[in-house]
Amino acid sequence: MIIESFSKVLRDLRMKRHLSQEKLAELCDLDRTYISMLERGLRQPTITTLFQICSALDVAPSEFVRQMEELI
Amino acid sequence: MIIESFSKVLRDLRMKRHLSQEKLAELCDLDRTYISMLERGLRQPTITTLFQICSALDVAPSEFVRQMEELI
DNA sequence: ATGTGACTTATAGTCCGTG
DNA sequence: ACACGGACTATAAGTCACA
Repeated sequence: MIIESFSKVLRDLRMKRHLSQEKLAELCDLDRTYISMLERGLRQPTITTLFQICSALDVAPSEFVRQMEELI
Repeated sequence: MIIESFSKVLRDLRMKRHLSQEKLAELCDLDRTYISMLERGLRQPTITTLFQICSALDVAPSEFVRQMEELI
């Protein structure tokens, strides 16, 4: 599932960067609880949100999506 | 702008595949008018929709996004 | 530091049409 | 084939209190 793979890659990359959900939320100007929902697969982002998050994670959106593809 | 780059890549790839908006809509099980809105930058897709469209266009989502990055 | 439920507003996405 | 509109339903955006 696409939403599932997104949530896994998100959590994985955030962890690798040793960021809390709170810190990441602050970096990409989103709500802490929204990040939580994304990681639990309860929301799926629009592409704008995807790009925003990738910028905060310092990863190219295309690379993020490439990692998603590996999980599908 | 992210939405703008999405719409450009979408139209570009659809044209290269010689698909009408109607045909593409049918292939990815979306509405004809919605494809039109996406190409005019009036809507932005969720990631699920992005993957759906990429599947119909026979392009990897990561490649689609890579082409978006070139325009930003 | 995070999960969760409930909530409101905005927008994703459909379906009817027109020129 | 496509732009464009109105009206609709489903779901994302964004926030809050509490565990």
